[in-house]
Amino acid sequence: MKDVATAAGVALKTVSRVVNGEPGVHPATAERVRAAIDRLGYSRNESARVLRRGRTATIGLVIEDVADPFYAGLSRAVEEVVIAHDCLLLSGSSGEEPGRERELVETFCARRVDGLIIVPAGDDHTYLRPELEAGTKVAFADRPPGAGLAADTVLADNAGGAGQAVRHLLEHGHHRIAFLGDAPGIFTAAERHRGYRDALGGLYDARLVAMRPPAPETMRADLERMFALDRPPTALFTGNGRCTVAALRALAGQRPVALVGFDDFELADLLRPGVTVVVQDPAWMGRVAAELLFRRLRGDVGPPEHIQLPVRLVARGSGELPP
Amino acid sequence: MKDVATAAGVALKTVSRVVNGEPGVHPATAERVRAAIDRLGYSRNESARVLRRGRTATIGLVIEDVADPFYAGLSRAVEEVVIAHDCLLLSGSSGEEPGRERELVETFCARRVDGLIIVPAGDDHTYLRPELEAGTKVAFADRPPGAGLAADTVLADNAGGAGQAVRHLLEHGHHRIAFLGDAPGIFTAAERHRGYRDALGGLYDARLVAMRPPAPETMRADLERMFALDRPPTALFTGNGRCTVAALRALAGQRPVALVGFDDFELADLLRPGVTVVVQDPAWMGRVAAELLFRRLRGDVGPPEHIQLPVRLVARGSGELPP
DNA sequence: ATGAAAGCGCTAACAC
DNA sequence: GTGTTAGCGCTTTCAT
Repeated sequence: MKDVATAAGVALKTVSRVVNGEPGVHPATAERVRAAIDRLGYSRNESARVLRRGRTATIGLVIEDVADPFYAGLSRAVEEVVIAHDCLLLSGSSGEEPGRERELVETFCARRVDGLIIVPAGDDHTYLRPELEAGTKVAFADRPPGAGLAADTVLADNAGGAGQAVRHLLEHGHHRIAFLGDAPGIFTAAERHRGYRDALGGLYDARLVAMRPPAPETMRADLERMFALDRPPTALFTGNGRCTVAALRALAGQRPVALVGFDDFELADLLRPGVTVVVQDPAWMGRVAAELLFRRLRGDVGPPEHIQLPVRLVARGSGELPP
Repeated sequence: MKDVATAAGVALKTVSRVVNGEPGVHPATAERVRAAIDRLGYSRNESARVLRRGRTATIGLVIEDVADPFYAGLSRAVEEVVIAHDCLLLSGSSGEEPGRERELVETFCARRVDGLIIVPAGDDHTYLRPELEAGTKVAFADRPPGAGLAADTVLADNAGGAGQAVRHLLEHGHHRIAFLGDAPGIFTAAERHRGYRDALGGLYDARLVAMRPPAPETMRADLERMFALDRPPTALFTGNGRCTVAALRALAGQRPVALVGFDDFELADLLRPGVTVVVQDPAWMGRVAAELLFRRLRGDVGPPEHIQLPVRLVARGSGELPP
């Protein structure tokens, strides 16, 4: 900036004014400055700017895994909102590890992000307290923060969606409905299990429940165990996209079994039968979380918002198979 | 840092030493400083550090769209390498728009990223010249930079993979093989078309070629046009994952037609017939590009590297259907 | 309409 | 083993 000022024969401050589009510079002077900028290939040093102003115009996003389609969709939506607000997005994947989540958050905070959007892996967020007090805004998506922290949160109607799935299968004549969900420590998995259990009422049977990270072998083992029961399941409810895919793969080649999955996935309609799913909208969730965050950054105070997004069942065939 | 120094009864520089793990601080002093840090909830201001040191420990990644599984996989791999080097990742999606690509790159450069990994949308990268001269390192992935710019580049064997696909179909008795590819302006689409044409030789027929962004309606129209020809295609070669999915959707419910697609996708093995594809590895590409970049950041000079990653055909049924 | 000076929080260079 | 000083490039405040 000093070099530009020298080259244009003006003071540093005038260059600053031009670069920032501040008023009060003579058009001719401004033109001279702009020429010098082009000639020297100058571009403003954002670090210095941030240091001086205190605001970074950067948002941090912590998700589980960008390579998971659900979070990829959420990321893209967040990115769009962030860009629309002339900010930049730092993002990282926690891989479902609380330690990694905290590391990412702390790194982002050290970079003085203005706000954070977190899909938590852990359930203790007291470590965020100092940051919140320092003015960093935080919004949670997909899963709520751990106890003792109040912050804007956007969740899907997990229990309600699970209830819809179960009732749909009940209506199609099933009484033995298995639940194949992710690890019970994951909020969404627990909520969907709750919705499943509540909808089943007296039909609930713990032997028809398996909850752990979906892997081909364990999924196959769980299904074999359940099908070997006296009264085996006639229908399956899978707890998220990865579980659904794992189950479909484990069942491939066998006689089709009634199935409803939580989360839509590409090609669900092209399989035979088409896969009936409870659909949630990751982009919507991302957009809402980001908008919530920017509202706070704009100075909105008031109690934390808790938004629940509706989900809906899309029937494609697999959920309508008879027992 | 000043406050911490006061609280610990030491000089600023000593705090700096402790924070940065520099040697030459008495363990007892260091402990006192750490206690003060915890008590005050201090965390180093990275902007100031960057301003002073000149290095940001940040890498910028420009891709087409995080929500596309191919780029999501690439992103995740890049992220892992970046983290392993104690750096952070800024990322953005260009949405196949050259203007947006340039905007993102310039924003990243204003933030003084140490290096950039770019999946280019445009074909003119002369705008990068000043940045390169300023010392920013750049690596290209999936597509090469525009003419006149020499930089490390990682590409898949697009033409070779297309050749494999076509020869596979020829070996299964097909002589009329259509190509359904993305817009010809996209490097990978053009290369795959070239490989297709070369492998077909005298059998090449321009009426069996359609190249444009895959959309349900246009895909259906293209297929209808081709199937209405005197000598309609008996097999299809689709130019990328999105084209394959669009074609499968357009053909759903009809008699299965022989098909080989470029790019693998989730569930390709669960469709009936399984979808034969030419597989490339997005994570590998991301990892190689990132490693190349960090090698440059470590000071490696020497001529730009051009790496071509192999692809391989995975037969699953659809590519083995007879004419 | 333009400029001079102070200082954001840190690290590098050099004392002691 | 510890402290002092200068200055990274910018914005803010206040003068002119």
